[in-house]
Amino acid sequence: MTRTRFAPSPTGYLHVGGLRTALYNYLFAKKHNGCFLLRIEDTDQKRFIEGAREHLIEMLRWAGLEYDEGPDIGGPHKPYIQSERLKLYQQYASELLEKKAAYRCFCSAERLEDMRRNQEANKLAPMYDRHCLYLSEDEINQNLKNKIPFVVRQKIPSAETVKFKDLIRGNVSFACKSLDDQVLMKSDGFPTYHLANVVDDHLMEITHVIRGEEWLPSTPKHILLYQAFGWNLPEFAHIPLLLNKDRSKLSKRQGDVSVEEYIKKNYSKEAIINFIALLGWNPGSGEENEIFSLSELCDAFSLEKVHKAGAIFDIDKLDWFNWQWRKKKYHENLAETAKKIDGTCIISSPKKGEFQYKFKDNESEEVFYIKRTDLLNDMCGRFIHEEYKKEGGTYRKALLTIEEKVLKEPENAENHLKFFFSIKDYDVSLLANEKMKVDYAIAKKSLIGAEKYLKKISNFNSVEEIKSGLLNAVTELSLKNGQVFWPLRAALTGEEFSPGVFEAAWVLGQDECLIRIKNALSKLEKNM
RNA sequence: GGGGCCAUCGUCUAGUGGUUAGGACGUCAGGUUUUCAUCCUGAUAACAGGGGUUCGAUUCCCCUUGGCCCUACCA
Repeated sequence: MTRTRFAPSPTGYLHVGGLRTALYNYLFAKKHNGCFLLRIEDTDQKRFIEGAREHLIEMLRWAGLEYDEGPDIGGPHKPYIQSERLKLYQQYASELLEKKAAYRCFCSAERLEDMRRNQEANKLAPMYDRHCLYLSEDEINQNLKNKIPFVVRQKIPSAETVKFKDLIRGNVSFACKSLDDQVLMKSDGFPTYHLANVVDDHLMEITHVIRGEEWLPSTPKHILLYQAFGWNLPEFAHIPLLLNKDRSKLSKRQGDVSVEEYIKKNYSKEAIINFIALLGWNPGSGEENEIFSLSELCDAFSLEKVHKAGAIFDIDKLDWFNWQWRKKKYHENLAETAKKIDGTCIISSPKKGEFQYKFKDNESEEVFYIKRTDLLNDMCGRFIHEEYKKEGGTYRKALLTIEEKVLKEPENAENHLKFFFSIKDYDVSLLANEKMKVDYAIAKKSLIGAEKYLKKISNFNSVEEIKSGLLNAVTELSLKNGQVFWPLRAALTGEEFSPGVFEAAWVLGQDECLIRIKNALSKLEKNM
């Protein structure tokens, strides 16, 4: 039975690198019909943070990485929180002491500091000098009697090499003489990572230890511990690190590292999971498709395909994944909505107007379009649609009734519609656009032409009428569509990205449109 | 200083003792009888360097260089 674990220390936030480690453990366990468990490694009292454990659990749940055993759900090896297992570690530390695989060290912090300073000055590797290994029985007893605080150190056997096979890196070996006598039990009675981790992995019957590469150098120490206890070794797999743009270990300094930050920024769990899964791993098919759901990842995952080199966390690609998943979900939403109204959802051909959707109601043959702009936030699109479907509904009414709702929605929903409520003091350069071939002169000409036609429109409740009026303006001015619509849309919304110009005009109403155009023209005046 | 790990386009990566070294993101250039993000088409760009082994090496070996990790009574 395959058993893996995610063993984070509660630091107050879940690092995206940690999430990926959890994901790989989860995928590997699920792939082999095994168990995935969560264990909290809170052996550092100094770093206790209120609520950190709950937060960690919340994040894992959010990501959909359900564990089979863990602190809040229990299991056959509970408790799953190390601070509640202290007796166990003390017991195993005594066993090591008895077996002479460990020894008490009474050295003070000052002595250790001096020792290291000397070693550094002499260009030696900073390592414990084994001062307390050679203490006599009497000296030890005397120290214990005098209540001198001590730690328990691992006794690394000399003149040996530790060799092991890492599932990702192959054969790895370390000379024992390069290994320090690691502290196993701190003077406060808490174990260090090394002891607690080995003891728990054994007791919890972990078969595969999948963890970050930063643990590779301490793996020989862990193996020595397993051997001292006479326990079977688990398999080890050290996965590559996530890196900043400059190739240093992914850190807070250079952008967001906590999963919570990405949630706040509206990244979906599907996008994040998909993205980090492919950072250091891929199915090896060489295909175009890179979109995988969690269950698809479970099927495809294998440790052999994990890369050895670290991977840069590239936000651009995350954005792309986020978009792909939003689109996918939106399509599903539409299909569902269509079913509800007893109709069908037709997504037009990719060649032209990819994101123009038609809802065909079987009864009335009513057809309407959801603009690609609405895709920018599916919540918004859905609200508008629902309101529109109500009897006597109009787009404008729909927008008005959702005002309150929308403002409570995530950031980009608000961004998308805020132009309606007020226009910001945009820079005049927004009215021009090089790619659209619009300079200030053309912008002015277009706005005057558009103004003229908008005044003429009698029924401003019809988006069709606004549209045909503006198209007439384009013809009369003998400009390209974009040359008229870009400055007009900019003038009406004050935004670089916004809903389409006809919808914007429609929603704003005739009077407001004319006011905003006047405002834009005066901005242009000042600049010519 | 010591130990370890690693090295294919700018980024994530596929791949092989003989390939036009493939895909994705990005970037750039076009396209779209409703403008911007979207979409389509195309372009761009890589085997770190030096030695071997070999008929032949990006692939196997060694060295160099570079990057990273560890070197705490943190994990």
